[in-house]
Parts: sequence; C-alpha cells; structure tokens
Amino acid sequence: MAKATDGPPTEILMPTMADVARRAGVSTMTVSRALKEDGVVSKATRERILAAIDELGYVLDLSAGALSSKRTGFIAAIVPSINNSNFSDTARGITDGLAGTGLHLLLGYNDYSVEQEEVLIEAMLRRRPEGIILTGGSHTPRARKMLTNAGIPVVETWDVPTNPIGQVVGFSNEEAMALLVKTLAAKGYKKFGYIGGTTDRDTRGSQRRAGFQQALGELGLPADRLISFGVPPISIEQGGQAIVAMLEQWPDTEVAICVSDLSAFGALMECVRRGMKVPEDIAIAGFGNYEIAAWSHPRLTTVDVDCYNMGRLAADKLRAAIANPASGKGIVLTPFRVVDRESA
Amino acid sequence: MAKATDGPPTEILMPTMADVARRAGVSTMTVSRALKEDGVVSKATRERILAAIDELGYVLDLSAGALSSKRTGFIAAIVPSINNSNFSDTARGITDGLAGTGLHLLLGYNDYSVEQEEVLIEAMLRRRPEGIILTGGSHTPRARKMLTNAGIPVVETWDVPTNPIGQVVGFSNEEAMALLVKTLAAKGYKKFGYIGGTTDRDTRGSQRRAGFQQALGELGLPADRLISFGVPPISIEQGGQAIVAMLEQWPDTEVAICVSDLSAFGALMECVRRGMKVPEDIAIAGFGNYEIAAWSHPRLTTVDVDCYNMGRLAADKLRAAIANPASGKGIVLTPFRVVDRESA
DNA sequence: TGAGAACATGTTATCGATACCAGCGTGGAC
DNA sequence: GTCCACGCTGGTATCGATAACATGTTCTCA
Repeated sequence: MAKATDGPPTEILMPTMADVARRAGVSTMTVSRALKEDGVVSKATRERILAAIDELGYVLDLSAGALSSKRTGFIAAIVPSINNSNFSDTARGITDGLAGTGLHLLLGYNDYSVEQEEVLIEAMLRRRPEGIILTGGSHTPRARKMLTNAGIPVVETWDVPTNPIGQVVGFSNEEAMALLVKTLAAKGYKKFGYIGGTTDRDTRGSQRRAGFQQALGELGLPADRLISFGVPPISIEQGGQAIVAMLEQWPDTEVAICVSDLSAFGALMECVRRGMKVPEDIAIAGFGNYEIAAWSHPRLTTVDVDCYNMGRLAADKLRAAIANPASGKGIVLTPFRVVDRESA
Repeated sequence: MAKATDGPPTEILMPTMADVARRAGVSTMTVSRALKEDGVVSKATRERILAAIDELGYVLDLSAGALSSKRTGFIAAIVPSINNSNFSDTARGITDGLAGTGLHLLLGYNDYSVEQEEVLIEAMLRRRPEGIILTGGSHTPRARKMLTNAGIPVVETWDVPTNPIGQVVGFSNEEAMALLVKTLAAKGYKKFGYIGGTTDRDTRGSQRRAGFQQALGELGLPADRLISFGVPPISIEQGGQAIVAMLEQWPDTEVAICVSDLSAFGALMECVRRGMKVPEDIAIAGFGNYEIAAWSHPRLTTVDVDCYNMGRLAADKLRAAIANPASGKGIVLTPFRVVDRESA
C-alpha cells in the first residue's frame, strides 16, 4: 500500500534572482547589478530591489555566478597543519589579506605529506580557485604539473625554493637556523646538540638541521650531536623525550637547539622538572617564536619568522598576480631575527 | 601609440568535459559518469576516458557540477579563532569526519564576535553549503533567520544552547566548570579566585564563570574573587598579568581557576617566575586540556572537553542530516572530565 | 525463440547567475 | 529644434556540468 499520508514533495526552494526580479518589477540583470558594489543602478530601483531581497530572504548564489563570470572568488591555501600556531598565524594573515576583496579562502592541511598535498591540490583545483598558496617548495611531479596546467598564480611560502613554481614569499630556513647557531656561538657555547624529527617529510625541519650543521661547520665546531625523535611535527612531549636521549648520549652538551618551539618547550620543561638549571646546566633554544616561548619560565630563546605577515604578503602577491597575470615570478624574502631570551 | 607588440589575448583555456568527451569518442554524460565513483561505465570506455583526461590534463569543474546537481559539496563551519588549538582541534575533527565523503570544509573564524559571525554566515550561505556547523548558541536574530531560511541542517557545538537552531553536539560549560570547582573543593581548597576576560563576547567564558559562581554557591563558599582581564580570548600574557592582580587584591587566594589553559599557563609561569610554589603557595587550574597543560612544570590541572571528537561528531551528525533531513533536532552531549595534575 | 531485465550510452533540458549588446528616455550643446 | 552623450534597464546567449529520460545492445530464462 502506498503511504496515503505522503504529501507532495514540498521541498522549500530558496528564492532565485528571478523571484527577486519579479517582485521588484525589474529584470534579473538589474538585480545582479544592484548586488555588486560597483553596479550601475538608480537609487530608487536599488532600494526596491533590496526591499524585495529582504522580504524574500534571498541570498545570492555565487556558484551560479561563478559559472557565467568565470570567477569563483576562491583562493586555495595548503598548510602542513592547522593545529600548529605558526601555520594558523599564516592562515590568519591570508584571510586578513583577502578581507574586503570578495575573495574567500579554501583552506586545507596536508599533515606534512607531499602525497597528501597532491590529493588536496587536485580536490581544490576542482573548485577552480583563482590562485593558490602553498607551504614550502617540495611538491610531487604530478602536483607541479597540475598547478602549471591550471594556469593560475601560485605563491609558495615558508621557504625559498630552488625551483619556484610561481611567486615566493618566504625565508631561508637554513639561514635562519644558521643565524641562531652563530648568535649562540658568539655567547661562548661550543657543544651544540640538535633535536628534530626522524624523517625528511618536514622539509623545513630538514633545512633547519642543514643550517645547524652548516653553521657549525663554518665555525669549526662539531655538529654530530643530532637527535631525531618522532615523526614530524615533533610534539612537546617528544621534545621532552628527545632532551633525555640527548643528555644520555652526550651529557656534556651545552646547548640544545630544537626544530621548533614546541619541542624546545618540552625539552625545557623536562629539564626544569629534573631540577636542572636552564641555561646554566643546559641551554635550550627553539624556532618559530610561538606565544609560549615568550612566557615560559625561563623564557625561550628562539627565531621569529613573521608567520602572520608571510600570509598577508602571500595574499597580496596573489591578488596582484590575479589582477595582472604578467606580474611574473617575484621572490619576497620575509625577515627573521633571533629573539634572545633567557633559555640560551 | 598602441603597443604594436601586443598579441591577441592568448588566454590558455582549461579543457572542459566536452574536450575530453570528444577525444575519447563518447558523450559528456559518459565522461561525467566515469568520474563519479559509482558511475556505470564499461571498463574499456572508462579507461579510454581516463587516458583522455590524463592527456589533456583535465580537472573536473565542481562549480559547474554543483549548479546542475544542486549539490555544492560544501560544509561551512565557523569557529571563534583558528589560532586557538581547542578550536583548531575541532576543525580538524570536522575535516576528518568529512574525509572520503566528497564534502569539503569551508572554514571561517569570527574572532568571538556574533556580528562578525553574521557577516560570515551570509558570505558562506552564498556558497550554498549543504550544512553548517557553528560554535556556541549565541547568534544575531538576522543570522538565525538566514540559517532558517537556508533550509540546511545546522549543528551547534561547544555549548548546549537553550534554544538550539538544529542539532547540538556539545557540553555544558557551566557544568564542566562546576565539576572542576567541586573537585578542587573536595581537596580542601576554600578561597577560590576566577580569571577571565572583561566582556561577555565570549559566551563560553561567561558560562564558565557562571559555573564557577554557581558551584561555590552550592558549596557555601564565597565566589567574589573575580578578575576580568583583557578582551577575550585572554592570552598567556594576560593570564600572567591577571594572577598578579589577583594576588594584589586577594593575597590569600588558595586556588585560581582560569577561563582557559592559555591564561592558566600564563598565570602559572608568572607565579613560578616570582618564586612561588605551585600548588603550595597558590594552586592554579585551567580549562580545555591544551597540550601545554600536560607538559608544563608543574603540570596543569584542567578540564578535558574532547574538542576533536566534538568536530567529528558534528560532521557525522551533519552528514546524517543531509542524507535524511527529517532526522530532527538531536542533542549529543560530549563528555568532559577533570584532569587532575600537579598545579591544583 | 521471444519477452523482459540489465547494462551501456546518448540526447535534451536545465541549474542560476552574468557578459554582452541593444534600446530607451532625458538633458545639454549648438 | 536636432543630435548626441549618458544613465539606466532589458533581452539573449552562455558558462560547464548533471538529471532525467530515451535508446540500443546483450544476456537470461521460461
């Protein structure tokens, strides 16, 4: 038996621009014009249209508009993780840089994996973003190909790739780390240890380690005290475990430099917990200038890399490139500086 | 003089499905079917199509597809901040809950402002999301109206609103805070102080304070030591400043409870910096069970509220509601528990 | 062997907006 | 008084895909 009580499929349809047009007694084109900030419509007509929109509860459909205008209004951005405050600062910078431009951010995270990035890029390109912001310069060949084919501006951040796809807004992780090492060496430290993740998934982590080794090489100091602990991103907890391993293996280490402030904080707290004096018994430094670095006790010496502005500048660059696709391959180097605090 | 060297506008157009169809010798419908996982296409044809797609570097255009299928594949979510790891954990839970469903997340943050939320909701509804996840139960009247008009499932998280719009996946911030207070009272503390932000923008913050007062009221203890410091979200630094204010005003405070682990951490470090013993001289507790709470020294006593699963469950709920719009207004209470550590 | 199911593919209309061009009324210049 | 410019509005085609239906082919079983 058919369910006699079933009414017709009374789906409540959202009103369309045609409904608004009918109600206001104008054409859809006029409604469309009334809804874009620079549209040419007489004051009286616009008011009538806005009233109709209000009465009907109409909301513009950008998907439909995107199809005809060939502008989706999307910017895609991929960061390694949204739980890492460095990268979420960058994401915030991007969002802020896009505010008021009619451009929206499509944000994804790849968990530090280029394979995952490739999947994400494909998924995002299906949304036809007008530009894309990537973290780092390592991408799979297919990802590079897709990006090139897409014919949209690309900005790579957080790195200075040797072979950039498009524009770059970043800094050299090697140089930044090298600067930290040299700054600490100038304070008299000689026995340096390094704490990072086990694999090379985290390109920026590898670069920082390379910078560590290179700087010590230049200084004529040994750079063999390397602890690799855990799959990147190395956590606070792993930082604590890593410093224990470091002290077991090389008890006379004078300063431990960590791939990020999170691991540095873990190391710092572990030392304090064990009754060690930082920096007297062992000095500790991090990277990234996270908020905790400034307020931990003792305060963490670290490297500030201006995450927020990297995002903002990347957004600006991208907007410029969208407006003028011929704007070419620029490289913007963002500043970094050692923040010399108490822990080293 | 016109620039004689200007060529024609040789815009490189992305191939369309029609190009693929032509190359593979089939109709666009068949290409369309070959590209959806459950599409019915013969093996040979599919391979031919995939080859054509590969040769042309074709990428499906979801905006166009959305228009005809009336399914955008978007889920919208609004959190107060993406820099707060509690909320970015929830965002990660949502993303993970959406993985493999063909649904993508449109993420926005409102900086703890319902006015900003209203703006965001309108912007997001223009993308025609199939469902929306909100943080908290406070929204402007116009926001509520827009959401109702949109006719899409709504899930509110991080709260148990008295008047929910749709579904709820959250917990009572009041009860959670009250539980913390009672747990600490059971340890013998009598002089409780509370540290939070100045205004009521942060609804969850206000609810926690209310829970603090209510619990102490039930216990017959005074609840008048309230420090309001800074516009929410109150930072690590502000937590440090707030505890100073607290100790000046009420030097004999036995335990300071903070609106979040960030402020608690700031307070904790400030006390340690001043040579105070925590919890002997003053006990400190936070809220949210951030990663730093587990690894600071001393380790922070706090309330765990399962941020990640709130996101996952919200995504699940939303998917169910999209599949079956009649699934109604359910309320899922997520668990919270006091994590009793060293600081209180 | 023939009817009908099951499968594979094509045809047409359509989603909801905007680009592009045309038209119409008003006002100022001569 | 005529003409043209300008401001405003409308008509039509179109963006690129998919839904719905139609068609043709192969297979199955009475």
